[in-house]
Amino acid sequence: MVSLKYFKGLLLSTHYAPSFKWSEDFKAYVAPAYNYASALEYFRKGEIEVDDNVMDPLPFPIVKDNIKLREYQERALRLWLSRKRGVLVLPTGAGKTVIGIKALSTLKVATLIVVPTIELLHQWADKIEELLDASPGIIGGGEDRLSGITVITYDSAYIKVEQLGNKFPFVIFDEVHHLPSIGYINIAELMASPFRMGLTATPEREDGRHVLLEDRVGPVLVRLHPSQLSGKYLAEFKTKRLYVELTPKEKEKYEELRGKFISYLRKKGFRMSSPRDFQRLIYLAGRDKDARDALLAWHESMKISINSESKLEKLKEILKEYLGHKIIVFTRDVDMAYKVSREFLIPAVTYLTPKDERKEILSKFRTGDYKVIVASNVFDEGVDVPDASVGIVLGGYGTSRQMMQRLGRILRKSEGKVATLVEIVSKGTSDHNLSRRRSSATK
DNA sequence: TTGACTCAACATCCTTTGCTACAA
DNA sequence: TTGTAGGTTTCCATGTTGAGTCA
Repeated sequence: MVSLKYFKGLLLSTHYAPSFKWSEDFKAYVAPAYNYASALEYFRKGEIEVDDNVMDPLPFPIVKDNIKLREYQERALRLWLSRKRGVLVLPTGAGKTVIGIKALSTLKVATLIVVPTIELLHQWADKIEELLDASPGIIGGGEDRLSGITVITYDSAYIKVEQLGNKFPFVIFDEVHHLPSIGYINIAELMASPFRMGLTATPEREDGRHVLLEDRVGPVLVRLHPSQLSGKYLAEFKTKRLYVELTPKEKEKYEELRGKFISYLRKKGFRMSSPRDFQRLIYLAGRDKDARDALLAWHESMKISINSESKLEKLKEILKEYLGHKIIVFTRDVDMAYKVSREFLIPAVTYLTPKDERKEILSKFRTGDYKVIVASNVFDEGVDVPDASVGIVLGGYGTSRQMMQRLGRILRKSEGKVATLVEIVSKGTSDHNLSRRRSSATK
């Protein structure tokens, strides 16, 4: 007979199992708690009886369930239920929350829902109340109420995982691409929960750590692109890329800075073929002045190419062309957002905008008092942005995630709507590279 | 309870040309 | 001769958010 128990994110076993190591301190075989399901499986196969004291689940509340799923949601849920582990990749607006809630009301076990922002904390809580007629626990954003269905931020989960790790047989990671980061991965590893669901529109991370998801949450079970839902469930959309030239003055400065950067690379025989190489340069910049100067030149050249004056000219034309439409203009940095705001008398939202002001701007955009708003990267995730029909990308990262999120902002379906995402790109510059890299999102 | 503040964590950050040493 | 890898640990700058503290 094996005795198996939970202690602060760890499993303690009297017998060996894969991933377990002997610990003198505990006088037991020890492994991170996420090995719980596989350890049980191992003992079962070996026909070894287990005295299982791992889970100490909270009671599941009484809930109503009138949830009707769309056919693709149904299919995704069915697939997930067949193994009760895995990641569902669905575009923004496809109703990931509803699938998660249906899953927990089907399993009827205590569930922890982990989300990245306080805004999502409340969105999930509201949706649970609406669909299940139950009031969930909330941990984070100043609240600390534990219940059989609890929504928690990644930050709070990170802090409390040792206490909560065996209270929830089911854990849902919303925006699961956050999970593999160095700190947050502990949440997945120190929880014993055998049932796990990850939700995201884009699991891939620039640092490549998304490969950890398969082991900690499960494999990608479903992957739907906006184009597969457009027409029926999401608005139809088209994308356009418009090119502009840098002004002669910008071009001169750009070439100069770029030259500085490249001549440093050449001088040092630096090859830039992967993010690791760039990381190396950053590391060097911490101790070598030339490297630092080269990196600063690179930063500045980037800024020039992304925030060219010509883009503002082009923006003026596009705003005229789509006069009367609801438009969101996206920039890469705060400076450009405020520049656009000043020149076109458009309200701007950035991370510097006070909460109340942001709320007011979004509410006026919702009602149509504001037809156009400009935002830096703040709408990339977890913000309930009112629907628009035109998105104009002045600048951004080279990630398909950001592009996908921005596209998602204009895809809410309404009668006869065709959404348009316009990208304005500085030709022959690093801005063009960024645009190419992120473009896979819209195909 | 709120608001202002600080702090910590996370995310992005690449595509130039062709050196040098070593392995196949 | 040809092809390929080469050396590294907390991190140039900026943007964004959540938690915690204190008035």
